[in-house]
Amino acid sequence: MTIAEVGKKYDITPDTLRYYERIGLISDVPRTKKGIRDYDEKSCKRIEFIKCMRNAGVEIDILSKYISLIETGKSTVEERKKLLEDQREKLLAKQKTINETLDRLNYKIKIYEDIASGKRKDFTED
Amino acid sequence: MTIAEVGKKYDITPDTLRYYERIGLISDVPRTKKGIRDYDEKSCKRIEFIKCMRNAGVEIDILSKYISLIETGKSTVEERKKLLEDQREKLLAKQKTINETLDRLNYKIKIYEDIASGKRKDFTED
DNA sequence: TATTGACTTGGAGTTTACTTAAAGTGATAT
DNA sequence: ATATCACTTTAAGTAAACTCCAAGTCAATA
Repeated sequence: MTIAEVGKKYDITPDTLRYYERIGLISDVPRTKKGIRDYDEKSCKRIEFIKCMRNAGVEIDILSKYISLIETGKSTVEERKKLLEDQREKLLAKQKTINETLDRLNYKIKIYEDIASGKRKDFTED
Repeated sequence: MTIAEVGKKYDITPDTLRYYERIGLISDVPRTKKGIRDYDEKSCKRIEFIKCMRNAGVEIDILSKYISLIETGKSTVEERKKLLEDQREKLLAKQKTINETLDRLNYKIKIYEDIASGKRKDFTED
């Protein structure tokens, strides 16, 4: 698969894919004899994983660290587990924050609806 | 309340509070005769709201827009409601993404646990 | 044969959201 | 009195994560 095809598949620009490779987030991408990237299944799976984590806001530095642990081998399994658990904690906290903010937005939207429907005339912001 | 006190209360540095004021996110902060900020209840509530939204990842540009709508007056109620609804959509999408990522993390962590407990010997990443 | 299009590289530029620095004022503590 | 502290301003600097640009290679098509 060419860089353009992979980019389309995962909705990542070729520039970003090259950037990820440059900083070591994706390594060992196969090349044709002409030197053109020819992504294989392993690379695609890696990209898909990175895309998923990045979408949720996991930082590039963390992902780089995780990838390097994988590449170091079996001895890092414990450390990898710890890293993922830390990220899970962060995401759970983020989830909580978002839920609180959603409650607040719902409350405010309701007030605006009441105003629109004439159910409420007086209001002060906040 | 001084800038330092407000900063401590909401866990925002005075520098950031001044920055928010500079870009119009917080306006009409009262001052003492000496020209020193003396935050009142209204300012504090505004700051608390901004802090909540920023924590959830709502962009400064959006918040600026919202604040300016409030300051324009009653005629913008409909537009304000629309703006908050848009942000709610974004947060709901973000929540969904985070949930998917959490599922994935849980799956991977479980595999690492199985390896640690000897339940699983063979494994390939991804 | 010439040009079009997809790729290559290295490096510079952009955006968002702060964060820090420099230079100065004024009130309080030693 | 002098120094320390909290504040003031404008402006420059930083970090993260891209994003774009310039210059070049190569294969295919008009």
